[in-house]
Amino acid sequence: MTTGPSHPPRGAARRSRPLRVADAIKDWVVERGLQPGDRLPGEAELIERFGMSKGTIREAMRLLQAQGLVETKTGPGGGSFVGAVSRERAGALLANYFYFRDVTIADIYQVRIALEPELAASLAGNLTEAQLAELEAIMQDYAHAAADAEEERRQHVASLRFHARLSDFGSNALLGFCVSFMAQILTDLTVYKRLYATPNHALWKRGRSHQSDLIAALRQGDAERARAVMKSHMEMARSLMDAQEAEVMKRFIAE
Amino acid sequence: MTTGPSHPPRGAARRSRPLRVADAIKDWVVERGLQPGDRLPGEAELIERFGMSKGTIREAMRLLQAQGLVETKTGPGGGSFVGAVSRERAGALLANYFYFRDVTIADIYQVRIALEPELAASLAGNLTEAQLAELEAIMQDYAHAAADAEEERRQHVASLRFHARLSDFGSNALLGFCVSFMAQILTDLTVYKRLYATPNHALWKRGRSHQSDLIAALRQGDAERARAVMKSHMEMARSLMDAQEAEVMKRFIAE
DNA sequence: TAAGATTTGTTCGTATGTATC
DNA sequence: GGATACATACGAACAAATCTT
Repeated sequence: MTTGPSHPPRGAARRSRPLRVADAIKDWVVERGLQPGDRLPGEAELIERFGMSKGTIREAMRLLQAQGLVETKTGPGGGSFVGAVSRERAGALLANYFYFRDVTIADIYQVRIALEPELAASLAGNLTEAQLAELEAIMQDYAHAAADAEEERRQHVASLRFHARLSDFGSNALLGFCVSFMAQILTDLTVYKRLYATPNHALWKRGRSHQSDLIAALRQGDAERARAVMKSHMEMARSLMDAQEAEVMKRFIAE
Repeated sequence: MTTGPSHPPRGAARRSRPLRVADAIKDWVVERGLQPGDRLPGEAELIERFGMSKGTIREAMRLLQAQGLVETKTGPGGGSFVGAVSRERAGALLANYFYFRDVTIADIYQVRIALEPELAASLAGNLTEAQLAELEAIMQDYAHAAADAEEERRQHVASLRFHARLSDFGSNALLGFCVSFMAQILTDLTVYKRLYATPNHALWKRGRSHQSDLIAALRQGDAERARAVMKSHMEMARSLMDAQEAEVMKRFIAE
């Protein structure tokens, strides 16, 4: 909620009424310390309080809705409510920023290699047995080598879910978001762009042994070993991805 | 632009018309490969094409506007245009995600320590003399020790601008965004929450010498030295911040 | 199940503001 | 300054969703 995208009346540009109303509502939420789920005034009241038409108020609400800050429901007991921005929504909004910029697989892995080992280290000794069990359960989704491209893809998505869950378990929301965002991008690439379309037995086997070692280190509370294992895991994945990327490009050009 | 926050007609929930129109426009932009600055159909045409009222179309445009995907101008030659999401806007939208989550100074530095050294290393030998000169110019803003709390704050913001500029110079947009987002959060904290309100001579002196060393390493193309210097810089800053944070908390409680 | 109440969702017609020529 | 082309804003009415009884 901080200061909105262009919150203060900067410079000279006159801001439209919906924009000003949206900012006023944001400020109102911050001042009152409202929490997710808390009610916001209904349309009728806002119309009166701001002295503006229904359409203008509704446009303001759409502005806030797009940012994930409010949710609205119809019917009795309905209305607008303060909304907590979900991780998925935050990731989708951020993905828009990168749409017109070219981000390579190498870029993604440069960040992953810097962050994932740090995350792993900070998690060592801090996971419950239930969380460790959940990670092991995810690994069951790729307990055997993939038979075809379709299964390979499905397994890779599951493997990325392993990392996404890991990012949820930490206490650092900032670090967790960055890590899970990288996993999200790779998942989208896998699903929509058919990345990892070629079954790769080496990736499957070594990746699994890395993840097993990682879980063991996390369970033992060995932070430095967790860091080292994750680092190896990321570096191996990166080198395989570089080859895959070239192949994806070739196919794209060929068609 | 990828797949919107809740793009596909999921499960059973009926999506409102503005939401559906916004998704359709997004898809249209992606399919046609439109670029920032390209025209979108005007209100009148959208009304006709979607068979919906003006109000609904306008609400859809507000949804896209809030995400930074379109910009609208009034007057002749005006209309809606595809917009590139700016870094600032992306950062502000992401900051909303963290508003209801507690992020500590320690969390920020955990990420900075993992990323900034990597950024520094990848920049070594890849900066133009003009870019190096710009960094040196920023350092002029804190060439002398701060006399009071106000100047200390101003200098700290300038120092964060140093890191933000650094993040712009790299070729990895993902890494650059993460680094500059951390700097943005710290800047906001400095300005709004009066972080770093106490002049700290040690921070000033050692910080400056670190940054000088860093520029030298970048100019020489010594990646590993750049990485090491940045790592020291971050670790020093973190230890000072931990002390400051405690103090900020105490003051907050005392009042 | 059905009716009624409440609140958002949507439309249409009209009028105003703004930037370009 | 006036004409033009576009977004912006208003108001009244009606539709749809959903909770309560």
